[in-house]
Amino acid sequence: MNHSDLDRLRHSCAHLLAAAVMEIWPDTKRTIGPAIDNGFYFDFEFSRPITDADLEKIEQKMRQLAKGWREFKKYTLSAAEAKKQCPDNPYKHELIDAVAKKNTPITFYKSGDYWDLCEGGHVDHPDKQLIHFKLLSIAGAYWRGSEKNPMLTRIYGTIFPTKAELDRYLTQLEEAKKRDHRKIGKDLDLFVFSDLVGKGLPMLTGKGATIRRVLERFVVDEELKRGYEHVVTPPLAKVDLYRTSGHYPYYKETMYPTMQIDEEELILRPMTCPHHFMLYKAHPHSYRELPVRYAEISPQFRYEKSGELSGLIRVRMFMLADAHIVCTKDQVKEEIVKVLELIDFVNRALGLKKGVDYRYRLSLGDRHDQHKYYKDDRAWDEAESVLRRVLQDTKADFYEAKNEAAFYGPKIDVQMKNVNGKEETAFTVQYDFVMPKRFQMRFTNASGQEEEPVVIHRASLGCFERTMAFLLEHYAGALPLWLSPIQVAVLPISDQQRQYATRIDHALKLAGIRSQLNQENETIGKKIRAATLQKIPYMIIIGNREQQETDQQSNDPKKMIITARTREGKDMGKTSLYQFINLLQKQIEKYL
RNA sequence: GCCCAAGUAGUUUAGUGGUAAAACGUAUUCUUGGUAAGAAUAAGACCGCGAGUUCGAUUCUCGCCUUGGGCUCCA
Repeated sequence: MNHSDLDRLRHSCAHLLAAAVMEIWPDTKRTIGPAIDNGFYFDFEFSRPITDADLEKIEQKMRQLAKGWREFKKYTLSAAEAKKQCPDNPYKHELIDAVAKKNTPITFYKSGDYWDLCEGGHVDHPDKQLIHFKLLSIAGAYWRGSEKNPMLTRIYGTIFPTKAELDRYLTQLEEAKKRDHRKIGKDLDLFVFSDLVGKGLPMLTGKGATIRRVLERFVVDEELKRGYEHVVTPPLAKVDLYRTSGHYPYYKETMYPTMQIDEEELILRPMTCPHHFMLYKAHPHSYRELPVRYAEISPQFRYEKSGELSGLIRVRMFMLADAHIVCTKDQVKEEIVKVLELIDFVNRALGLKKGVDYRYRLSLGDRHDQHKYYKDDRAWDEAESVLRRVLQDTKADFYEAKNEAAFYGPKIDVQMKNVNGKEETAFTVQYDFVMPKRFQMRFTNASGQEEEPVVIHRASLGCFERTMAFLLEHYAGALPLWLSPIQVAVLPISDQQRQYATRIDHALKLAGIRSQLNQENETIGKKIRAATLQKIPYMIIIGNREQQETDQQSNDPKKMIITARTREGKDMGKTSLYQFINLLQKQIEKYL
């Protein structure tokens, strides 16, 4: 079955859904019901609220009605006739007007007793094909997607040609729930929220903070190798800074309110750029110094609407691996290539595959939208073509998205999908031709003239919270060794091995391995299970056998015998602690 | 912010107009000890917060807060 067949099936099922709803609640106003990825939905205005419990009732009615649906019968009406069909439905009237305007025929489709305004795209034998469906959820949705319009009730559902495919999809949904980073974060005790602290403000536990620290060290070291200068600037500033940058009018809504202190008006920063520009402006610059690459692990504050917050993916304060590259126009292309190389390098280290786990999006502006974007058509054209050329020259797979740019220029976004299939921007590279002008940034060129540089905004590892969320879902919590908050669990079989186990734990820590000694009075089986559930990559088991083969006076890891196994259940057998540490260190070094 | 739903020990859940139950987890002890051993005991919940109805509310009603699924948004 090809794609459009599946879409026909889904859309047909949306008709069936609407028919059932109209049958049960005849005074409902129906609107539209398209096919979407993985299913379909239909938007209604109900006269009274419906709940999840009603879904089953609707499903039953659907099954009953489907039996009588032999076909979708098409007929055409004039606009006036069409409106007469649905006198009390302003939504349909709006649609009819829209179709009439285009001078296309106003078509209806009827099956059973149910008819609807529709462009078409249905299955031939609804009674035989509309079988393997399921209604999934109820949601609110604005009419035509605008928050100024009334809120409708949307019912989501899905349908497949066979029961096996439907079951597989439903199982998939269940599996995705298990990989949800919010569940993993709780199970592995990585982060928590507190009502008293506030929503959208996660707190990392020791283990969660370890993951962030490892990521942070990794990215800082890598950036230093690649010619970045790591700086530190304050997480708040005078509002004037954002008035100068032009951010303030554009992003006022998502910034926290200002604080009046003495004669100053301060505000928490939603981005780092202006601070870095101030660093740049502290001294005059020669073309010989460029590019200047300011990087910072930077805390930022954004007032996200409460309904948008979600685990670690959307938060109100986050740490960004941020940087701003100031360079000449001639250097832009090369610098962007280097940034993309860095991003690919980072992703490879994280175990993410290009094209599978992430993809590039070229986010463009809209020349007509002067409210959202800085007006300078030539500069936009130039910037967009530079970014496009870089992507083409590096043979990157990418797609273009209109109206997704920053107000100061176009960007390349690195898009990642979370377990629920929702795509979010993880990293971003932005071309900025506005800020240098706003801040009157300059450098002295080869002929002694003052010239305006270009700025590239970029995030290499993105914001740590979000990247952690992606990684937790990607690995279902079983992070690679170098990122695991606890790398080795030391498990003595009984109290008799406690002393020896403690020595091993110390030796591991001295070697820079994050180990944890389990001293519970439990059986070895239970300790192994606990460590496995905590997704600890390696376990060291210490019993009499290991202890007896070891010289208890010596602290030389070469002479300490252990038995190890992996969280996957692979028995690594007996070995010296020295060999074991070596093995782990080699595995870790591959990334660093 | 808007629509819908949910909030009960650390976790997952049960339950009722008369202030709560289980499992897992935790602590102590005993018998154990090589890949989820068994037993005993104990601690742990103003049933999200506030108000109303009621003789009495965790349970009903309202408001708020938080969380989840969507919409909108996403520098």
